[in-house]
Amino acid sequence: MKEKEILREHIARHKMKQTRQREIILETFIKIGGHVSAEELYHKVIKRDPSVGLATVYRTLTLLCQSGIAQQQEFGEGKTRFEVVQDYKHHDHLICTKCGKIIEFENCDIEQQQEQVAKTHRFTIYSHKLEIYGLCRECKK
Amino acid sequence: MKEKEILREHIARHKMKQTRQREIILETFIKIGGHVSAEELYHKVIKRDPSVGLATVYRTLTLLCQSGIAQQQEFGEGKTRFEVVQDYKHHDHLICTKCGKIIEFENCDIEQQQEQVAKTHRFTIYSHKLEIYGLCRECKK
DNA sequence: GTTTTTGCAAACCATTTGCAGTTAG
DNA sequence: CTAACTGCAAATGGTTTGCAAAAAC
Repeated sequence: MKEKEILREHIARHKMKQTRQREIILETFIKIGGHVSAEELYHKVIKRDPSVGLATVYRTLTLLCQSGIAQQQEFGEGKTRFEVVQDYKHHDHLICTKCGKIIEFENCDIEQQQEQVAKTHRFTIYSHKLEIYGLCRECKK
Repeated sequence: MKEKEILREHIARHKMKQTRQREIILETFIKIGGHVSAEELYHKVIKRDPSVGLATVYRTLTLLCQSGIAQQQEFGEGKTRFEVVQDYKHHDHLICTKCGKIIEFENCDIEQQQEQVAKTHRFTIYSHKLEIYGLCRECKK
């Protein structure tokens, strides 16, 4: 798992310490894959190790974002969700406002257009977030 | 101001009441134009009428969203911002992660591509949000 | 051994809510 | 009049923080 390596490196570079909790949280986070809130991740984590605290999950999530493994997302629910960053292929989201389903998609043309926009504004893109809200196939009926 | 008319209609349709506070808050909100947090709007409002409460600002902002005049935005600061909806031309945002500047832009090609994506997923679009993060021209130097 | 990390509980801060008084229709 | 609205203060809920004990190096 390359994420483990990335974290290890980040930890070493910042004279931090490798801990059991961080390892468990990272593994659980990767296994879930996407769109987890801190609370949800916490509940999964304590199934493996009930002694881990919620604060540690928050702190580790922050760490994962700093090291580039995770990324924050806000879908307007009043809480932050976190997602695994997959740098080899970025994806965006179709979000059903009725059932809450989240569909991922990729579209290179959109990314290219973004580059175009950035160029005209002399803006250097680091990342982006595209969310499309509406009704999914089932909820449309 | 067409927003006043929209609100009036929405209020009538839901047997709500036209109040001084709602009028002041709407006017102030429109004047500011974009990317205001509830707290910021509140501070502007109490300059005109110190008796207005923060809770009323929140409640009115909710009302403005329901009537389609305003729209929520979250830029990951831990608080919600609100923006005036301009249905004739939708715009998206370039957000500088260094100085916090927000640049608006429009791009029809991106919108068209989104329609394309939605079609392949049989998804019905109501709205969307595109945020591009990076460095603005000044901060790049 | 020293320094970072942890769990816990308390603190924080944006937002919401209950309520008694006020106001619009 | 009566139902909706308001301001206030208290409650809420996600997230952060201070601290003493525990673990990593």
